[in-house]
Amino acid sequence: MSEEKAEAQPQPHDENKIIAERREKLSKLREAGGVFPNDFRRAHSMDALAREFGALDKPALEEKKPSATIAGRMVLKRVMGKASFATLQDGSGKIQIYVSNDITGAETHDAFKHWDLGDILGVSGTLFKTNKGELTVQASQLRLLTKALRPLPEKFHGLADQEVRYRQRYVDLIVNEGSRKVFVERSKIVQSIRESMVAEGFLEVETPMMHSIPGGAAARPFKTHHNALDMELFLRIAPELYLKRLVVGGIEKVFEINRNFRNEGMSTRHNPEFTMMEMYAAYETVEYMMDLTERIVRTAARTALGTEQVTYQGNAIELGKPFARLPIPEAIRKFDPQSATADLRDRAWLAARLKQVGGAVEGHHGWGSLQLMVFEAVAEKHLIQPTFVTEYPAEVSPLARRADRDPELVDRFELFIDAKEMANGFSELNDPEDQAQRFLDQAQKKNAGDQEAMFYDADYIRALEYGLPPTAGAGIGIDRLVMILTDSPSIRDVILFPQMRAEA
RNA sequence: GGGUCGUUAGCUCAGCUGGUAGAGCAGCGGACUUUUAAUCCGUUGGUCGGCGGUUCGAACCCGCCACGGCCUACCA
Repeated sequence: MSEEKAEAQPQPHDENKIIAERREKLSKLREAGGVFPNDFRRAHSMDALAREFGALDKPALEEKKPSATIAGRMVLKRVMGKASFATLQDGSGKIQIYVSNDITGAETHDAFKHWDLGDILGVSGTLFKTNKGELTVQASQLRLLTKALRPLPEKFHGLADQEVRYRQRYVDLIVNEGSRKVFVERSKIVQSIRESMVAEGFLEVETPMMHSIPGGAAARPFKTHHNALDMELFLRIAPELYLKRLVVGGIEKVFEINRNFRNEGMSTRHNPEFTMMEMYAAYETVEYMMDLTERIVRTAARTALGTEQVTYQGNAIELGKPFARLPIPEAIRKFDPQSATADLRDRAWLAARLKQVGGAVEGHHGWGSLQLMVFEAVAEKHLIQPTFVTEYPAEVSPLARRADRDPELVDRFELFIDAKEMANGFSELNDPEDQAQRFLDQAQKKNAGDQEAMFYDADYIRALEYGLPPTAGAGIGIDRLVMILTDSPSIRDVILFPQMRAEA
């Protein structure tokens, strides 16, 4: 455990009358004994009962009298004197229970009347259907398993406050079915991606999260410190350089699904920690990576959602058809008529155009950086349907292999869906001397004030000097893909516990 | 980081031109043996995000601060 002495935690100061009443109820239960029991065993989930018996009609159930033993949180309660109904919710769904003086007993029923919404109950009894045809457990045994001290949000409107939904995800998950659905789908998407990768012959690995030299992306890192080693460490901004070391080592198809950390601004598309899948395949090229990326995304949609057509915030997204491919210069000319006849490698022209469209030009920007920024300013927002953007300048791609036809370019793509960057991949730079030179260029950019420029990683150069086979790699932003596939407007909607400021 | 909108009971929300705080749900008490957002009767509950200012008087006007939403910037 922690070496630091734990400070006394402040008591929550949001007590109120409802909580006080529930504490009083709990106190009385304690006196009677047996609170928070752990000897109840459930036999059925809500959805299993619905699947097995939901289709039977009232007389059939009355003849069969199936027994049921369930447990769940009470989310609705209707007391009617000598009998009551309540709705219990477990991880699989909801079911109604019926509590009565006749069957359950007056003493238990009277106790039940003082139990609260949010309490967790264990019930055993017999299944029947009400006059309205609702499958219901008629309780013969009824126990309070967990007393809830805090009241649930309003039963009809649920929890609407975004801030509370993010800070107290447990409450959001209890009352908002849509939120539960998003995270179930997220899990299915990740599972699908993992299965796709394994089926394609890739080996899943875990590489360090703490790096002494942060590399593999252009981003500002979080810093931390190892006490015993007395060394500065960085939370990783990408696993790329470690995964390629593994390809050097002979793991020819390798992938990792894990967290990256970037110390940058937050938005509806950025969380400081986010999940990325990176993959590398020896003896393949960027073309293979585009095809593979497309298969992964399409398969994830089909297996997790059952469809290759999704709607994202009102935009129909077609994932079933081949994804478009669009070189950067073509994209700029297509969406910015003023660029139609311009020389898109003319630094002065690009700088002027960038300023016109609201960009900021700095001294260390070459034509490649400027061209990319013009693309981002004029074209990116139009890329709603899945589109592989290609022909990236070498200047902005310090880890990518130069294109054979033009050494100023690299064999690289980014995948855009709904104008969001979803994936980034390229034929990997495996020339150790070119890589060393590009690291030196990055170091110069860092000296010139580019805080996101990369560090020189001497061990990575050493690894390349042992020989990285011709290799292609790509990374897929899992959170953003989940956003698209679950129609979630904010990355915070697809991360269980998104980063928040300290509570006010 | 910048802009903008918001913060009122446990929850969802009203609250007019500044006149001293409201509803529904939840809770508490009562009635009710097929309800289902149960219903009916009664009822408790508020530092109006915080601090300061203007005013005879502030939930409301002004300033600062905190937290959040959206847009924007950097990035994935």
